[in-house]
Amino acid sequence: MESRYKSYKYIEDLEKFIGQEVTLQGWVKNKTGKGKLQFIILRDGTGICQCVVYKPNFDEALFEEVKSLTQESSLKVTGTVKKEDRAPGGYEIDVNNIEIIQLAKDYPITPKEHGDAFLIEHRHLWLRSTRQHAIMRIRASVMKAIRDFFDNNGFVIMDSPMLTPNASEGTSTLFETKYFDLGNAYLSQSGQLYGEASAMAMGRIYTFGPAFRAERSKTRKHLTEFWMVEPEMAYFDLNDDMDLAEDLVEYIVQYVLKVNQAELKTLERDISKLENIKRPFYRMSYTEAVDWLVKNNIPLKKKIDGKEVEITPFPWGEDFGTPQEEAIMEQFDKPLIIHRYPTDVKAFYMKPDPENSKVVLAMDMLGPEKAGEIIGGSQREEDYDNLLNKIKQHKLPEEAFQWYLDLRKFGGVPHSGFGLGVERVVKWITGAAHIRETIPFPRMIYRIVP
RNA sequence: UCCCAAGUAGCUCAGUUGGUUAGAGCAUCUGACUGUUAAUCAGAGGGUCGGGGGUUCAAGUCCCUCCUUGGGAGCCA
Repeated sequence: MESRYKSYKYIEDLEKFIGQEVTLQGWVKNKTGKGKLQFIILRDGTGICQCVVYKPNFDEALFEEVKSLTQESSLKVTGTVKKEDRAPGGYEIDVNNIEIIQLAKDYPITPKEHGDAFLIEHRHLWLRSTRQHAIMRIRASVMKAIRDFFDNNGFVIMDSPMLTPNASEGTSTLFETKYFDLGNAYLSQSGQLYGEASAMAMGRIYTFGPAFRAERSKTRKHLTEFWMVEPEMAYFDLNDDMDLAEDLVEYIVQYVLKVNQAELKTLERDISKLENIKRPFYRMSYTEAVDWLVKNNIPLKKKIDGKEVEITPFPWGEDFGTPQEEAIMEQFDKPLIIHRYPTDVKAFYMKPDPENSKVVLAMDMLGPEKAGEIIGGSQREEDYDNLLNKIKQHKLPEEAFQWYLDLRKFGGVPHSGFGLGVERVVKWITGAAHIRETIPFPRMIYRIVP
């Protein structure tokens, strides 16, 4: 016998049922009426559909109940599907029966405007609104595109642990928790080190999951919990790594364009800017980027003794901040990869450039339209002694990295990888104003509810 | 952590140099309406002006303090 759920009908499939009677199950998005004629805008998660209730064709007592329906009340609607250009979505239901499941009372989010704080406090309900719904659908597509891209290109998914015994890059702050009798455990801020071990086993791998950072960042592009995909490839050098990063980003954007036209339209996104996201992207070295900053008189802003000072020309060796990155990106309509950063500003595991030991084989991809940094990656140091020296220089606990050093002791090979921030990419593609709109339940410095 | 801004009805906001009983739109409730789609029209209810302290004959309005929220910086994906 076929499962009952397979007979359920959804708004996204209405075109298949023109002229037929269907039962839709959903919620009242909005209701308008004109006396004997009532219009219910029903949403069921797959779309919206106008349902028309005409009093003379309807049970009188039930019609009074329909008139009192409120926003977000849940109901089952039975009626005949017809094509109707006046209806949002293009289809309409001529209703002959309605079963009210629950009458909502005082739904807080109205069709009118609301403030940021109010909406985020009601995130569990805000997700129902058209705009958030569209962003979540695109997020789902981005995640599917990521998985498809790697799965179809010979990569094996190798999950990294969320609970870890130590920092992967000593500097950032970590969330701490108790772990039985073994002392403290930390929530992972990156799966990379485990990714490297996995790559030595499987060749090409990716790890995909949440990452946690206890940074006190309060900006529109930071979350304390965010999703990151981190491929790691044995025998890939920095150029291979950059090529792969470009292929991935191109694939994600083109996939969303293919399957989310309706959502992009809802969001009023300028599609032409996304259609343009095709390889080749742009590349420049850190040193070339500094030359550009110097030529264009972009200063370094730094705080010295609590006072903000501007330093020109921009000194080689300083890391870029948001002002520098945005200035550079203004000239580009596609992502830009900046590579070969000064050794001192980057992580201990990155491999120095054999042609210039002052820089490491690192790369960051910056998105256009103020998307910011969407990818950070590098070729890793594969030499045992060099890596051990770096761990000592950075004053990291040597014991904690024994297993990581083992990877250089037993068949160490050149290898590379990167991390791509899912929410940053979703923010860029959707044009969302704030990263909190790109994840169902955002975790931020001053908010953990709902 | 640092800098800036804001807290007035369920929501979004207005509220003059301090001065009668603090206002509007939306939402809610009541009524009218056969094509609405942020429906419209008529009526009604709804307030510890973020908390505490102070100045004053008088404070939503001025001062101090605390709390909450938003934006930005640094750090990063």
